[in-house]
Amino acid sequence: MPGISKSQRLLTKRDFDATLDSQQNGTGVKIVCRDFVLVASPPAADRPARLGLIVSRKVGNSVVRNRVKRCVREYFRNELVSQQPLNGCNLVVIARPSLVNQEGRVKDDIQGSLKHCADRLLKKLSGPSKSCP
RNA sequence: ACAGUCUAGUGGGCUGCCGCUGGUGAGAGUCGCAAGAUUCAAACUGGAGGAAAGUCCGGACUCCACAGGGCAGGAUGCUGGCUAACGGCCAGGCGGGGGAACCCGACGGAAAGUGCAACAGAGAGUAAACCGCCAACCCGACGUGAUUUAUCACGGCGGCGGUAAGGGUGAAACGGUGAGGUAAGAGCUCACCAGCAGUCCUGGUAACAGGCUGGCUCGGCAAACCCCAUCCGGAGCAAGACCAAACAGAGGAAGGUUUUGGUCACAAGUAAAGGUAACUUUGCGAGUGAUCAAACGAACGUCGGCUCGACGUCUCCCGGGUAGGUCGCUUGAGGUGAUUGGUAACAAUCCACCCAGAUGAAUGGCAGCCUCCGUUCGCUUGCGAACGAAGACAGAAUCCGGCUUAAAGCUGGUCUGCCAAG
Repeated sequence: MPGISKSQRLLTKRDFDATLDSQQNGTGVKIVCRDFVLVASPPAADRPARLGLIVSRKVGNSVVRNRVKRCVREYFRNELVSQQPLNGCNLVVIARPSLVNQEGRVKDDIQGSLKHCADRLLKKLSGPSKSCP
């Protein structure tokens, strides 16, 4: 995956399931936007955040799906890894079919749309952490 | 140059920064007595396509099955060649289309059998008779005439009958044209043509072509069943092989060891006494063995009066095997450039070259510049600017040979036609 080494990815089905289950039992955080769904597990160890991607065939053919994944990874590498609230989290990003416009092309401001979602996630994550200490 | 035809190639380039992944790996850490194992890692270097796609054929490879043969089922279907093989390719034949270059064709069998043919039409298969055409015989009513007064003759009409040339229907109607022939007609006869047959002749490896001879006119559909010929075992890299936590099941083995203390036996040695001495006696006694007790450890618990035995737990070994990992995994029917053979597909020989190997799945992101194309605008009409994801189709997943489908541009070559010019 571009931008992210293996230690920063979710590699097994177990990791994905654990992350997705965490938001169902209330410990994780879930953000739903028009183009993305973000799910973050509670921070575990003292290590960088890890990213998992889910892009279904509904989004498009393999060229389109690859393009979406690369854009998300690049944004994760450049912007999200350095964010303190995400340390130790497992983050799963689910792309939604609205990412692709009617001509079958990926939208240009995919990173802008993702930034909008991520900001909401960071706000929600840092909120309780401030109140805890 | 225009319109076409066939065919080959290409599928942006350069630079910077930040990344991902395979290989090599300076060096560093951890574990280990060591051998080694393992983690991190600078630097260098490889990293999508012509279709990687559809998964439609054919193979390689792997596992399973398999004496041999047949049936069923499937695929293919002009001939010859190429190939590992093919439903592919090349060359040829035949049929069809086009003015031509050229293109298209499941292109074996309908005289083995079964079956099918909408609508229209008279008739759709051992054909049929609607409009037509038609001499005689026969039948009917009518008319005219004759007389033997209920018969005869003649006439047209109708029926019976003959006919399949013409009209009409259809995708298709039992050869075509001409002549003879006839009541009218008809392969009824003849000539030519078309088709058919032949143990014929010539050319060709063959499909087939040309000829000769013969009699004859026998419809279509096999992408309907079917017949004939040829080929085909099944599943697939999530194949399969290996390592292996956990784990259940099954088989085997050990079932005792250590420490402390007591008692007994043996005992190296040592001390004392006696003896001139050899030595004798007594005491102490490391250590060894047996047994008892306790502790640790697990050989303990349950069944049983006890032994044998059974079961459970525990230890070790063998075999199985999930998670996970390693291999398979990319050097191959590979390929550059020559030469030779062949019309060609292709083959042979020599020779550079090594060219993705991921696995929640890399091959990218952001800038800048240069050309290409499109759209819009401006005007100096061939230049400038802006915009468009360099802009189409599209992303390797065991590997090859094909086929099919998708698609912006750009570049070359072959041949054909036509106007004008030379």
